[in-house]
Parts: sequence; structure tokens; C-alpha cells
Amino acid sequence: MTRPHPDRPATIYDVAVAAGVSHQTVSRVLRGVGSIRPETRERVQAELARLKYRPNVGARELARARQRRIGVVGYETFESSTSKVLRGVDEVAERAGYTLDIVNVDPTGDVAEISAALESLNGTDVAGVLATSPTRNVREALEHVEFRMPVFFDVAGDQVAAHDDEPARSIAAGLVMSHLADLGHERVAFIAGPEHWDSATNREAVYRERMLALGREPMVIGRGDWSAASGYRAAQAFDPAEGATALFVANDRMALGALRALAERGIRVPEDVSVAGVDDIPEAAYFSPPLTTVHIDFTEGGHIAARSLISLIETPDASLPEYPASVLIARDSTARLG
Amino acid sequence: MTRPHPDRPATIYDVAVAAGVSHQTVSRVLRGVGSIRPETRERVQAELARLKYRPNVGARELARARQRRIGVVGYETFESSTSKVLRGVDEVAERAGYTLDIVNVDPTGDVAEISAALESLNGTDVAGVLATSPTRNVREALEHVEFRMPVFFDVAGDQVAAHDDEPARSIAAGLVMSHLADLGHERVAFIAGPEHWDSATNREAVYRERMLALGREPMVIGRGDWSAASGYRAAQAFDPAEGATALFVANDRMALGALRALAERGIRVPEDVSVAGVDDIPEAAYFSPPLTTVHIDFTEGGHIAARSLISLIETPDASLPEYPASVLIARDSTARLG
DNA sequence: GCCCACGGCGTTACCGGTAACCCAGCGCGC
DNA sequence: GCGCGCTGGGTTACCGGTAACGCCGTGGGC
Repeated sequence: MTRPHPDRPATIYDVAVAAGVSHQTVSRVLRGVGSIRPETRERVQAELARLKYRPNVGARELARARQRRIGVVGYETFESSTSKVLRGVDEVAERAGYTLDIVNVDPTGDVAEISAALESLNGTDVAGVLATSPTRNVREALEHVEFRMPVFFDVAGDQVAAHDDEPARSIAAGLVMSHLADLGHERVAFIAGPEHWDSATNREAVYRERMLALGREPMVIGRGDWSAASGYRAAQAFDPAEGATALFVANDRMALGALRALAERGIRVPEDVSVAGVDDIPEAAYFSPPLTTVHIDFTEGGHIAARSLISLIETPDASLPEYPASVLIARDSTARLG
Repeated sequence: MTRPHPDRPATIYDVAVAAGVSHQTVSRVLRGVGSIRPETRERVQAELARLKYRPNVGARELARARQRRIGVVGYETFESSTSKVLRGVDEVAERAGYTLDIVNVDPTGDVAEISAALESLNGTDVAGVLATSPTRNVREALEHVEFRMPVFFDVAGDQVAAHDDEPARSIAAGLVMSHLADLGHERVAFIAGPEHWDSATNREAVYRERMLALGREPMVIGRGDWSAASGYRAAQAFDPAEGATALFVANDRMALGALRALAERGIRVPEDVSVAGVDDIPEAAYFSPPLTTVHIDFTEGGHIAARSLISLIETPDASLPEYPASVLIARDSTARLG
């Protein structure tokens, strides 16, 4: 379905001539400032509507010397959790009058390539940049590019706790490990996320730490790329003979693949092994069996990131935001040991 | 991670003064037009780099009297298939020098509300509008708003065949029904998508038609909202006593919910009933059992939609695009009858 | 030796807005 | 009757680019 090409839009000058006033009066009506006789105002508004006036945002930006776009460095923006972050960013940005300029990059790709993408964003004079891909490569690329505008690096909804001299750590992974420990699981195997990702390394670090705290050797049986297919492949390495009673998978989609791999090999969940993920994607409740996971509010994470960036843009005092609390969602894929 | 607020950017006038030339010479170097002495060009380029010049896109748009943004009316852009469409649109648009301005609306919401969202897009002087939400409400809202620019209404990757006096029809649904018929299934139950959606009604129409062609009464047992949860609920109404040997679900996510509901009730798939979906989301291969579905290339659909819109913008001759072929992916959830 | 074309720039106008400043007329106090 | 401030608006400059045009010097054709 299409519509024909229409002719050139009316400007405030056209409207001014039609209403018999100066263009400045039209501008005043548009902005609602200054004092204007009601009669004049109505005449202008009538012409505005009749001529179907639409403001030229470029001209407005130019005259106001103020940008209204935020560059977003996204990645696989079609993936559920990350695009929920984007949605949250969009909601806040729109309310604040900003428009998003989304650049898709492969966050695990070549640093030079990411830098080029960032540079192109930089060359397009946006008001600020929001990076939603917490990978090492993106962080490095950000170091390379000299931005003239504020940059905010989001943690992509994955809540982390960072104390003064401790590194950032995944709360979600801690919740999963505590849940498993509560159920009596101490021999927990782990399928990690892609190594360039901050959230993957954060979760893995917490897993290892908790295992050591239990006096157990960490059992990282594989590493995926967040996809169900990679979880399926990684779970092939799960060997019941090694004694693990639970399997912690770094995200829900990989957990789906892992569940499938275990089912094919006749390993029952949760009777033979408990399985838990992270993210709480909407589908997780309908896996077979329904997956125990940690709910992360990605949209709210996006809100927070956007608010932080906008406050950086408008008032250059940076205060680090508080992320919402993640909560563990226990479902049938985990059960008490024994 | 953040960076401080930097000072105001350099303009071509700053660069011109620094290089000892006129601003027009700088503009020429920037655009690569006109004849310039290599020595002068180098001097300008050096200053460009030294002052970290970034073009002001607003000013450029203004001077060129040409818009560079495309408004996209999206919906649940965080959902897998739809955001793949967006990604495809983005890829093409970026290559053509356009930037996306994405507006999220609830495509099943109030027509007035959608109209308002469209109007705000319209008021922002974009080069064209691409609607990626094929719902009746969005179509109605598009009728209300008088656009000054080309509008393209995408079919969101779902391929349809439209003959002259026939309505558009879902090819994907036809593929599923043929596959089931090949396996001997004639008594096929159906879980439909939300009624406002074109793709839902297209798929349902094809389902009904095929059933009647087989001399069977259509068995629409429920209607969902595309989510796994709604598929789970709808599948509660599946009664094996009614004789259906297969269940066709209008998309994969609802099919996941349906699989779960069937499993909970002890109905085996595919032994007791075959199940098929549409979309081929990446997770479908890891459902229990892996889901027979129809692969739709959403990203390519986005490419095509964007190309169509851009050609409408640049040369107002509208030619309807060819969508890529969908293909059936047979997996374990469907089996020969008997 | 003259004219003209062309390379290599500079000048100026303009895109569509906003903002600072200016100005006429009126009502008012004194 | 005069100065004052306020209302209601017009004039003009400017934002940072692009485009049309003009100008100067040089070199080649005749």
C-alpha cells in the first residue's frame, strides 16, 4: 500500500503571508511564547492547519543550536532482551524529546570495525551516545573514538554490584547459585556465555567464586554465544558420570538448547539434573520443563540508561544510576536434591 | 562509564579561518566537488582533522532541502521477528544514507492513539514512512493521517500471494496445510493469531479454505496474541476426543505454549497429535519436540520494504516488490498419520 | 599580441527556523 | 499634557551548511 509523492511543504513564511502577519508571529504562535492577540493567534492557527504546516526539524535544531538525537550503539537488536533495553531507552528518550539513531554493530567483532561505526555516529553530531553492548570490544572501541558528546555505557539490564575495590559482579548468578545451594546442589556444572561479553564473564566469575566457597571445583563444561543452538552443542559435554547434580546455563536461550540436548540423551530434568538459566524470557515458563531463571527487567534498565545519558547531556553532573532488583523465578527445572 | 561534556563543535567557518581559505572551499573539499589545488585540499583536510570537524546534519538537510530520515511505525520492536524486519530496513536505509526514526505503537490499540503517533511522525518532516505493523488498526489510522511523504505498508515478512480479484493470502499457511495433508492429516485443529493482524487473518483464511477443500469442517479452537502464554491457554481447548490428528498454530511462540499444554495433559507429540507453527524462530529447533514450521526471511523482508520506500521517495514510480519465498522446515513435531 | 576558456578560488544568497532588538500605539498616573 | 510601561507585533541577524555566480590569473589558439 502506497501513497503518491506530494509537493513541497509549507514554511512559516508561507503561513505568515497567508495570515497577513510576519513570520515571527507565526513562530511565536508555534512556540506559545510572547503576547499575541487571540484573534491573530486564531488566524495563524487556521492557516497553519489549512496549509498543513510541518516544522522543519533541521532548521529548528540549527537555530536552537541543540541536538535532538541520541546515538545508540546496539547489537543484535532483534534479540529479545537487548531490544527490550532499546524499547526502554526509546520510551524515555521520546518523552524527553530525543530521537534515537540506532547503529548496529557486531559487539564481538573487530575493534577497528566497531570504531568505524562509532566514528560515523560521532560524525553525525548527535547529542549523546548510549552503548548497550557490554563487550570488551565495544569498550575498547569507545576508548579509540574521541567523542565530543557524553557517552553512557549501559550494563544492558544485567544488574551488577560493584563495591569500591571489587570488580562488578552479577547479582543474577548469585541468586541462581544460592537457589541451587538451598536445594542441596553443590556440584553445579556451568555453560558460559561468549567470552567478550561483560555479563558473561561477570556471571562466570560469580559461579566460580561460589563453587570455590562451597569447596567444590568449578565445572565449566562449555561456552556458547547466547543462542539455543550453542547451548545445545555445549550441553553435549555434560557427563552425568562426573557427578554434577545441577546445570547452570548463562542465559535462557542457551538453556533451551541444553534442555533439548539432555532430553535427547535421556537425562531427566529435574530428576537427574536441575537446570537454571538467566533472563526470564517470556518463553521460559513454557519450556519442557518450565525453566527456573532470574527475572531481569531489561526495559527498566533501558529507562535508567536513557535517563542517565539525558541528564549527562543536559546537566553535566554524572551520578551513577541504581538498577532495579533482579528476582529469582523458581520453576520445575530445578528440584531439591535427592 | 561516562565521558565529560565537551565544548561546542567546529564549523566549516572555523576550519576555513584556520586554513586561510573561504568556507566555500572547505565545503568543496568536504563534498569532493569542484577543482581544488592538492596543496589547498591537504591544508583544509589537516585543519578538518585537527579541529575535529563534524558536519551539522540539520544544516546540511536544510541547505539541501532534502530529508534524510525515514519514519518507521513499529510495534513490539523487541519481539524477534518484527525486530528482524527492522534490522533489514535499517541495513538498506543506512546504505542509502537514511536514518531511521522509530515510533513504537500498539498496533491493536485505539485508532485515535495510533493516528496521534503517526501525526507526530508526520509533524517531524521525515522523507517517508514505513509501517511494519500489518494490523487493521494501523491501516485505518494511516487513512486518517494526511501524509505529505510517501508511505509504504509492509507485510512484515509474511509472504502473501495476491491475485487480481483475490485477497492477499498467506503462503506460509498453505505450506503447512500441504505438509500436513501429505502426512495424511485431514482433521487439523487451528489456533489463530490476534484478529486485528493481517497475517493472522490471512493464515486463518487459508486454513479454513484448505479444510473446506478437504471436505472437513474447520476447527478453530482458540485465538492468541502471538505469545507463548496465549498459546498455552488456547491449547487447553484442544480435545483429542474431537478427532483432530494435527494442530496448526499460527506462530511458533504460541506453538511453544501449546506444546507445553499438551505435554502437561499427557498428549504426545507427534504420536497423538502433530503440531506445526509458522515463523521458524531460532529456538523452534530446540522445542520438545523440535517444531515443524515455515521459515520466513524477515530480514530480507525488511530489505525489500526499505528499498521499495526509498525508490518511492527518490523516484515516485511505485512498483510492488517481490518477497522472498518461504520454505517449510519439517521437524519432529509432525509425523505421518497412523 | 589579443581573446577566451578554464582552473581555483571568494562572495553572496538562501534553506527554515529562533532570538534579540526595535517600534507604534494605547492607557495610565501625576 | 507628558512621560512611562505594557501589549502586540515587525525587523534583522544568525545557526551551519549548499549553490549560483563572479572574479582573477594563466596558458593556448590564431
